[in-house]
Amino acid sequence: MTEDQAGAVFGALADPMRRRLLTAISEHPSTATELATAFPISRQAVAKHLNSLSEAGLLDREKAGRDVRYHVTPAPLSSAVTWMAEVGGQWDGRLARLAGALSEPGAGQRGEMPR
Amino acid sequence: MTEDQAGAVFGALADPMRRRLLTAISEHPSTATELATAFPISRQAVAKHLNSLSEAGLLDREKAGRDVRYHVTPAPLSSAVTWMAEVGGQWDGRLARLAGALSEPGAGQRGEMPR
DNA sequence: CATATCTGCAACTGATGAGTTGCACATCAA
DNA sequence: TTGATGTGCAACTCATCAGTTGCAGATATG
Repeated sequence: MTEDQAGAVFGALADPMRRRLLTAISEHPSTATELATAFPISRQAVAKHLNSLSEAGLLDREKAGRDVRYHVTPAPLSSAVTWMAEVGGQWDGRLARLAGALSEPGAGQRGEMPR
Repeated sequence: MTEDQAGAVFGALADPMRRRLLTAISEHPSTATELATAFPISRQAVAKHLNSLSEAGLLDREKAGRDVRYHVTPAPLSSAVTWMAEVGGQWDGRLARLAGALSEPGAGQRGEMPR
């Protein structure tokens, strides 16, 4: 079951344009038309990508009037990290520690904003 | 730079069959023909997937006579985890801690620092 | 040497997906 | 109400990729 969610996340993040869109949304929540002006693809192409990211659970829709603003919900990334740690953890000690860190429930008191 | 490697890893892990093959190799290093008998695809299809995984840096070829045995090299997974932590770390405290854990060299008995 | 097995390369098919255009519906503003 | 802007749905093209078959080269075994 974690496998399915991890697969959805990997599939969503496999496309370079989707990664660029996700990065942009992580820096500033945006609508499809806003992103279409910032990227060299049409609004419908952006909408398809946002739909893929939403189906992977990485985006959340916030409807305000006729606008639909998207923001990042990074929780499913944990499933992907867990999968990778299971595959590579027995060889790489750092990945093994990541698996341990993910299983701890603690909320981030360590919130350094990488910006 | 890290972006490219992370993209290659995501692209390689996007395919379910490639994830199954990588899991199998992580449990036991194998050749293409061995994997072709364990999975319902042809040997050439397996070889293509192994080539994709190798180009992402996730597999290493060990030639023994006429056999070519593949084993997992999980180092590039760190790049993917770092990318995800940068995107989602400011909202999810666990991912932020992962980014910190990856930058610490302490537990890596096999891998080296990500450049 | 002769045969069987493993690998690698090339060409082909089918399906999936990214991106487009066009149009209909909904909502804000004048 | 009328016009303008944002969103959603559908159909289409084009490229990429997973998977196949066929064949040639390399290596182990008789």
